Amino acid sequence: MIDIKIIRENPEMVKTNSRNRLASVDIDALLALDTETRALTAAVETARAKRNQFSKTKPTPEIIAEMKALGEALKAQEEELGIKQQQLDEALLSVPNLTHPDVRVSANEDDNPVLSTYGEPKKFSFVPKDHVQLAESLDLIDFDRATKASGAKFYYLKNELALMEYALIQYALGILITRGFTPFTTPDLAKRTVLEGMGFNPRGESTQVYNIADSDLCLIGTAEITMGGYHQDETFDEADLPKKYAAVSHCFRTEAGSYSKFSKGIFRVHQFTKIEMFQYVKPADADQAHLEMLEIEKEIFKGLGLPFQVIDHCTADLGSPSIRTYDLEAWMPGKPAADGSQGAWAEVTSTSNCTDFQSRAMNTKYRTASGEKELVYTLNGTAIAVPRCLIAILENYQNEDGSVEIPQALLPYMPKNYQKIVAKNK
RNA sequence: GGAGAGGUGGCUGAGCGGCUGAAAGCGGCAGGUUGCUAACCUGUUAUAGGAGUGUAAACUCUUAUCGAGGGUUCGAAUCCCUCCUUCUCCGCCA
Repeated sequence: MIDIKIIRENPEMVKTNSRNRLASVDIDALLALDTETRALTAAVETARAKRNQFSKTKPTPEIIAEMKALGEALKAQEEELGIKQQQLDEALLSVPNLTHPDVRVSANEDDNPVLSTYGEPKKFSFVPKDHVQLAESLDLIDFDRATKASGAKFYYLKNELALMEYALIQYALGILITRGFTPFTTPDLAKRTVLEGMGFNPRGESTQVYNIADSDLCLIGTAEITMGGYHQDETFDEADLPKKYAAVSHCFRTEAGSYSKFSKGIFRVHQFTKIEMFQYVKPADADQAHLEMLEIEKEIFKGLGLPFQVIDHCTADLGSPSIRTYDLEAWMPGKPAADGSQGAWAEVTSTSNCTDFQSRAMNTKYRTASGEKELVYTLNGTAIAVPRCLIAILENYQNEDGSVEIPQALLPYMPKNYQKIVAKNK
């Protein structure tokens, strides 16, 4: 969450700088609620001070009677304060982070500047298939039976694709550990309070989050949640930072109302495996750490031989906790473009600088050399989101005869008889 | 899942209705002693919120926090309830 002091001191700045989604947050109402809450707090504290004062002495019967009356009045005020405080907290949670000064201001969420490109969209001497066609002819994904067992937007990976999930994990973790990241596997469920603190909204009709009935748990949409909850209520020594984590988890997303030809196959699914980078850093190091993670993402995709471009999210496309987000968009030869042609850039990674937005709610701090406690900054970035990576590989590495090569970088992690994807004799 | 015992400051650990935001020790920090280190001595050492003074560093007042949330009471770390969690033993299981 954002620091309420920023809103108190610069309400106009927050209103104008906090992106278009702020239209749904009434800053003036929030500030009014804040003022009321503080006034009520003063009243409650005065009453408590009086009570504490008398509690230190041997009470006479008159004082006991007086304190009893005071206590009853106080109880009513405390209840009102509790309600107001909760309303204020909820309002505060819905205020997005500020914006990095270098981010393009735009109301159009497709208006993301392209920062750089690697490789060229691949040219084929034949009409390339999309990943769904390839998976079907090569017996790599079973959608129909997944629908029977689990429902729409689920899938079974089979054969080479099932193995490639683990090859991708091995490949990416190998790169990450040489960059000083500690490998993790994390819980796939987390407490609702952690999701909220990390800036995810687990409630409401538009939520992306699966809630577990009769419990305070949710299925995580990303290991960012579990890695952000990992150091809850902890204080690092300055010398211990940065903390660099590489977390493998399953990710679950409801993807409510996102059916379309642009999300066919395994592009947008309810469950997938992902390796997420997560860093706790000193504020001064955040921009550098952010670029470092972008570089790692580029290294991973270069190593896979996949063409990609880097985009810089404009204000309209930024997520709530992030002040700046870079995406890698890989070239997917089978994906329909907006203009109806075939082949498109599509998001495969995303890295965000969340400043102290998450650490404030998680209460994760560090002690400076001079002994002060300050909030750490948190950053996250996708190393590998398995399904989208598989799409890019299948579609870019396909041959005219319908077979698919496996990227050189993954071959060491693939068993002997699985070094190329060919049609099976079913 | 069953039985029992716990959860107190950076750590160990006392307290078991008011003088306890919390003894004592360790650790940390500052100073003294010392040629240096060690040892010793003195002082200091939780966090968050609110109000106020000040240009500011800072200071003053105040509230909350002894796993979490409720309750009893004029008053709760201390009594009661619920939950979470840790340990030991039993059962079950990948």
